[in-house]
Amino acid sequence: MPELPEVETTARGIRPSSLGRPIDRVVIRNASLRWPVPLHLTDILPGHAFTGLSRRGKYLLFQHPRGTLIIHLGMSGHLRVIPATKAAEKHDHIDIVMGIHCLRFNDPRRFGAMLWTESDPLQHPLLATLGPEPLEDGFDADYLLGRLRKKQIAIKLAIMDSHLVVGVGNIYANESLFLAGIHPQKPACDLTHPECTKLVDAIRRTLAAAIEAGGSSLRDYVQADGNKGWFQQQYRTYGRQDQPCHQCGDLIRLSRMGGRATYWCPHCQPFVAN
DNA sequence: CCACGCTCCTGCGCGC
DNA sequence: TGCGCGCAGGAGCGTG
Repeated sequence: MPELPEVETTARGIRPSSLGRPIDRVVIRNASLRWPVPLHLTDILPGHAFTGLSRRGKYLLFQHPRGTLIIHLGMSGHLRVIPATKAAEKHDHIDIVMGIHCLRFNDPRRFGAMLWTESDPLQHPLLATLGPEPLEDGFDADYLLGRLRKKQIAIKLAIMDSHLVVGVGNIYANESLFLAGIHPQKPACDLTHPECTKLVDAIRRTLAAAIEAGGSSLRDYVQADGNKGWFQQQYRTYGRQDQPCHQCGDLIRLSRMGGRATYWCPHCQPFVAN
């Protein structure tokens, strides 16, 4: 599902084709996403082109002379630039038509969102309280240690909180903790500075590798250009319960934390108190 | 402030 | 072959 690497991959994939092309019309077939899609987008967007496309966490920000279109792909959303003549298919909820091109939003599960703001998008209530970007300078061992110090919750749940750091969904939380050699159930406040260093490094390497690979793939996820991601073939723990760990041969274990599937290697990620 | 569980939704894989 | 169930999952939101 779209985690940060998928969103970044989408942004890179559609940036060249979605910017600088005057918008002719907006078609909203189904406004019922996570929040209602503002219907007046059909009046506001036409007549101008998107001028920029950036990403904050898993939110895509399309700059427009009149404001900013904020899009979240949820867990099954796709954004693609396709020929405007292509017939709409199931779950094609919104089209933004730009000449012979069309930016099309498809989202079977409708966990996604499309919002509009005419203020600074980074001050939007959904974005203002987000944690630092994992691949930027604000995310380091000192920051992590400071934020974890008072947290009693398990480290896996802590790093999946977008207010602590953005972009670490279930898959990458599992993978990062494996790389860092930290048990997912370890209380967040028990992590040492060296462990925080390892974890920051692991999160960075995991996300960077996934972006490099063009985004992961789970079932129906397809890249902006229609190719499937292949990072999933490199998973070390995710979906590998009862299969041997690539590092030590012990069997990968599966449990549930906060309702999410949690995978770990009992040998490489021992549950040790400090 | 903190921790936790519920909720939105559809498609798929599985067991019977 | 079909049916029903459980699961997948981001993240806001309500509750204690």
